[in-house]
Amino acid sequence: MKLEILTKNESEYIQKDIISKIRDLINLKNLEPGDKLPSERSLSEKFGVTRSNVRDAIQKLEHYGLLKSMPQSGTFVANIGVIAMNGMIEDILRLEEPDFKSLVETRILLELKTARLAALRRTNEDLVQMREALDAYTAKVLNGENAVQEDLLFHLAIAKACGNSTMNTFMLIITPEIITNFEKYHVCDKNQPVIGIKEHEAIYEAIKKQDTEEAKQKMKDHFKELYKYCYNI
Amino acid sequence: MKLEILTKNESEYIQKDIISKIRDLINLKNLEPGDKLPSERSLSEKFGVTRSNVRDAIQKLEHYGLLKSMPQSGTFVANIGVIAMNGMIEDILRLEEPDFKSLVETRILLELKTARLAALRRTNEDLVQMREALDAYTAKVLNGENAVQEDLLFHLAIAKACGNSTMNTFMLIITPEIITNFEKYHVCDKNQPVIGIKEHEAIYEAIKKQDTEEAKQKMKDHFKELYKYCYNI
DNA sequence: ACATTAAACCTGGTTAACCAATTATAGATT
DNA sequence: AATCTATAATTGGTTAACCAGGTTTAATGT
Repeated sequence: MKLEILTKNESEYIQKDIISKIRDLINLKNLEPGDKLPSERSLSEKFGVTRSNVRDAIQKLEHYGLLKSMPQSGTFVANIGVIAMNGMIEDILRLEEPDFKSLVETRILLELKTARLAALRRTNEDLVQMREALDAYTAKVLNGENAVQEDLLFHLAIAKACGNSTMNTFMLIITPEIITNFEKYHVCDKNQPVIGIKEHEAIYEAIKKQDTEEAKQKMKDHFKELYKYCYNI
Repeated sequence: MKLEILTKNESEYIQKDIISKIRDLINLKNLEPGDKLPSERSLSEKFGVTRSNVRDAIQKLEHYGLLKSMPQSGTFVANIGVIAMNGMIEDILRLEEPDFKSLVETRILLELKTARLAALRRTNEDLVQMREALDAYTAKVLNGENAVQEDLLFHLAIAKACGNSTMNTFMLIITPEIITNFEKYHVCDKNQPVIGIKEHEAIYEAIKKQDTEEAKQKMKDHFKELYKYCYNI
């Protein structure tokens, strides 16, 4: 058990080490945007690690938009300058695992916005999907069952309707961690879901009649308990 | 050139196909949280694709927190239920590439919040780093050079100071795309940077004296032009 | 000299064999 | 019959050889 965690940390450490070495190399060779990095093979040899490790590190930097791999050609420095490259890699290396408070804080920020934007931009098709999610949630709650999943799916339906793919992606990223932490910390109260139905309906109605401020306000009301929980912990 | 894009799209299509097949399998076998998925080998055989493809698809679902791979043991369904699993995979499959407007809209949302939180929580060390980024930016602007990178690094310094690792991560994710799009669309005006110095200084001062509302307002002022640009396009 | 072309060499990606740890199985021991 | 143990099978991860397409190089023809 602990060995597995250890090896995971170790592999993470190796990756960060490689990333910092890539940064050093970019600085040393004064590589500019569009320049080619040495091949994966030579990097793995130079750093004394496997090519897989190098590939994983490159993939991570690619995910943050700093490098770009081209098949049969090479890996290239993205179209951002050396200074931004250095600063961002520094930040990436220092990034810590998100804590629950950060997650909730970010979720509230995103959801107040997506509710507002959804009221502004929702299509009829969006409304149908929100209605379906809401009905599924209501049915489970009235049946006395745990409805955390249906709850979140209603919120994801709003995110989809907000017409902003970046916010939609971010909501998808934080949702699973929210769910697992909810069940871990037993955030969901036993009798709160019944209140939740009314609050969800209020949000839905506001979005339906395209009242942006009311949508935001109803979402705020919905998060009142969560907000308190988040800042009391 | 176009071939490369084609193959990328094709590989993306294959991955989405595998992901939907994994979803179908979870539904068919009624797999619950914690249950084990079939091995990568049997999946690749069953789907008629390579094991690498299966691994990539699993890795993507792992990134969204839906699966969890354990070395020498298996891949397990995450601690979220079947309903959420289905809804989220559906969303992930339909996710579209972020457009520039989404990016800017999300950036403004995040930055108004990080400015406010940074004013609330910044340490002295945070202040030092923001000061350094700001000085680097000012020096370049006064020298007549392009200072987009230094600009963004100042904003990232604020994100770091806001004490929310999730928002910090999200800022890091969108920053490179912002930079490349800025240079692509030539958003940065020739004479605007000089105004930018004053605006940056105002934000810094507000954060320094821990005036949350002023920090938010100064950031809002700073984004006025960008905001107009975003909604006129 | 220069342009053209073909061949040798690199490239990232893919594949299949391999590894170590885990899990299932069957046998021995009590 | 129950329990422990050792062995065989299975797992995700790793490695090294391979592939197809790009890139460089140098030879060739004009």
